[in-house]
Amino acid sequence: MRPTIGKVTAETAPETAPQSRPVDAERPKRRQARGERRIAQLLTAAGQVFAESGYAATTTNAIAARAGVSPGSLYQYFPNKDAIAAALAEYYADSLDVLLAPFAVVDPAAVTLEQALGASLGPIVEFHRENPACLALFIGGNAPGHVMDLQAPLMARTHQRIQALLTLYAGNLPAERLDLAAAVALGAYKGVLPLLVEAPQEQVGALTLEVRDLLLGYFDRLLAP
Amino acid sequence: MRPTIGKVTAETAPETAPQSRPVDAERPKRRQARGERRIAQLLTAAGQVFAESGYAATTTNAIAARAGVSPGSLYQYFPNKDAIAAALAEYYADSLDVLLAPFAVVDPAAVTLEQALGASLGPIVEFHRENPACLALFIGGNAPGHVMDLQAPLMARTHQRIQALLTLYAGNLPAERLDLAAAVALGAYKGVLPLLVEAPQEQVGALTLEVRDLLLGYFDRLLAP
DNA sequence: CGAGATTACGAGTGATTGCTCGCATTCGTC
DNA sequence: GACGAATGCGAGCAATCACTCGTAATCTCG
Repeated sequence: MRPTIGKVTAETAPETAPQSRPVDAERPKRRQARGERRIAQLLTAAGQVFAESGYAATTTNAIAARAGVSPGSLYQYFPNKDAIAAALAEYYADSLDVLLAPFAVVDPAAVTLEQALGASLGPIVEFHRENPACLALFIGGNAPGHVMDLQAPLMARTHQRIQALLTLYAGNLPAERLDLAAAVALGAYKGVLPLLVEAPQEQVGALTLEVRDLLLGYFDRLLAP
Repeated sequence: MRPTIGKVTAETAPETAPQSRPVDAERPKRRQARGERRIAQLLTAAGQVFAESGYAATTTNAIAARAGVSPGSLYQYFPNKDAIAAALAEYYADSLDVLLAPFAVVDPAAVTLEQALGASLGPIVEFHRENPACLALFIGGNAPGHVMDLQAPLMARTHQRIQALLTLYAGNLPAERLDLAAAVALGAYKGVLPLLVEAPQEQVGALTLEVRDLLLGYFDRLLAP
């Protein structure tokens, strides 16, 4: 169930004419179905090559070749190399934002931390295994500027959610401590992700449980020192 | 107490003539004291630039400029860009190997896990804060081939040491489980390191304690589920 | 000092690569 | 079928960068 990548810059509704400015900014540029398909091809190809070689080492020609397209065609849909990575990153950030949302809405009276973590971790791991370029762009630093513009807020939101979750279960601790704890938990989680992505399929379940235990063990220690 | 970087390829003792082969391989190439100093200058400069920009984005000219040296001089001491990173990586790998050694020789009867971790973590954190390029080269993937040749064995040894430590304290668990646990602990540790390196000085102590708790909490959970 | 080795320089070279441009083809619409 | 717009192509341009080379300064040692 690999997700179809597309809808890069969300320019639908070309009929609702927004002609207040004369020739000012860029017009929406009508696009045929073929073009949308090409964009999806290019983005999946880019994801593969980025995952294999990292951002810096992948050439735009390699992406075009992987997509079975000429370099010129690539530049019809993306203004430059950064924009390709940024389009991918936007998709990744949006997807992760959805997957990480459950953290914020947990009833500590009805659900234990163990249950909350166990339920959330699986889909996130699955997503990263299906989209290895997400790690390559977000975790393996030195991404282009526009990618960082998406990564930084995502990390900040994730941090906030972890801290909110911790506040629910350990509200008595000072906020400063919870802030530190959320940062440490997020760092550990990011450090373990490559393991989960590269592990053989049959180990993923056991590894996910270990990661859950890693976080739970830390949280336990926070609650009862 | 920033360590002086030098002694790249360990070619001392030029007088003990090893002339069994005629003109065969490369001769040791006598080097003046000035040259050794230049090498150290270049390596520290390289460390700074790598830490700022990552391996791929740093140019050899930038390293030379940072060291106050012409590009030509740089290439008198290093055959290519990879060799600079490799020389740094070798120094880092050797240093870390020493810092991580205590993990292997612990008496579980006399020392608790908490004490063992607490004693080891500090120096390691200090080292990474003094040498941020170590993270940039080893953790931020996509390093050149020769760097990976040094990083992979270092990681393997570290994994073994963690597993050995765990075996001392949790010998009853199956080896397969301990293998997984060591991998998870190592991943978490790597994930948290950037936090420790980038944190302001006054937070380092508290953060180090949190990291210790992270690992301890996980190990506690392994021992008493 | 003088000979040879080492160090230093920095403009230049060759290869790579992000990106463009002119033109051919296909699509949507009448 | 016809017309404009969108799509597609790939050789080639311009800039970057790892690396070289001829030459000059500096060191070592007799």
